[in-house]
Amino acid sequence: MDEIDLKIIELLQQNAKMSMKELASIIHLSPPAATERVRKLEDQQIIENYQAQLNLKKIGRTIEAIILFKSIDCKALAKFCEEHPAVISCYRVAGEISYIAHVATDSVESLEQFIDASMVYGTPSTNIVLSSVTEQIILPLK
Amino acid sequence: MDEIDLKIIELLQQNAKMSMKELASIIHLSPPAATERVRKLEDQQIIENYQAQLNLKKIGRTIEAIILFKSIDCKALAKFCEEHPAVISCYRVAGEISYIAHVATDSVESLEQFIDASMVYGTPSTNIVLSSVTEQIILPLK
DNA sequence: CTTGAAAGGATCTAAGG
DNA sequence: CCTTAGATCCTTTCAAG
Repeated sequence: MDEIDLKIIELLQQNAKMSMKELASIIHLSPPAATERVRKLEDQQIIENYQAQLNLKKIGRTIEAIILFKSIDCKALAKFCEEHPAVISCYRVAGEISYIAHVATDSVESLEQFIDASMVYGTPSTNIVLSSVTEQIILPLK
Repeated sequence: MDEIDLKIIELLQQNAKMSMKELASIIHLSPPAATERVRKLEDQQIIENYQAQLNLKKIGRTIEAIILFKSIDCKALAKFCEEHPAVISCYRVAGEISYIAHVATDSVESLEQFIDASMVYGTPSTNIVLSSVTEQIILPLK
């Protein structure tokens, strides 16, 4: 991975559907050279996937929360979070808190149901998201 | 947004670079019809963007943490998180905690520097990420 | 790595149901 | 809102340097 690869990664994070021709011109390489570099980044799993970024509100997920768990049954909580459709992300962390989950539901009622269901596996502390300072997905490369 | 649009969204979350031909065949429409639907989802900002999903470890971001802030100066903390390259996401939340930030750094030392720098704006409580139960980005559509 | 050409796909456009 | 068919554009591959 050299500087050009870093630049490619940065560009594809901002616009994964950029054409190879355009990408090539930005990094001052020929299209075949750019394509080859992208292919290598994919092969090495440095680029794992390409995804559409959605507007949560516009698909009906109006309530967002970050829930901190002091877990009783770690494995069961992990499984629960993995399978529940409201969970966007869930991390096992070190410290007093065992798990941190980011959830998005279509209503306060659904959130309540999620919390109630999760309480079997741990003690949740729910933080309703008011706004996003930085959206989750673009990773700054500096 | 009908069921076909939901299916399109789900497919593009899993593989944003899927060809319109392939997508069209899965949803049983012709390629122009599929393209038109995707264009509308983009116009409505239901699909906000397309991005490459990166492997944090493989680009040298080996340390991940979720930091909970009890903020002193909210605006300044927000600005700090917005500008700092280690911050993947940052949310303003309701409750005792004011901000929750997800950060990834190349070393424990860099994390320490981030924490020290952030302490001017609030009281951080750092939770080192041990593992991911669910990766942040694919939103289950159920 | 580059250029240029050629083959194969993918996308767009237009006409029509 | 959809389909089909033709035209166009893009990407990829290859050869040669």
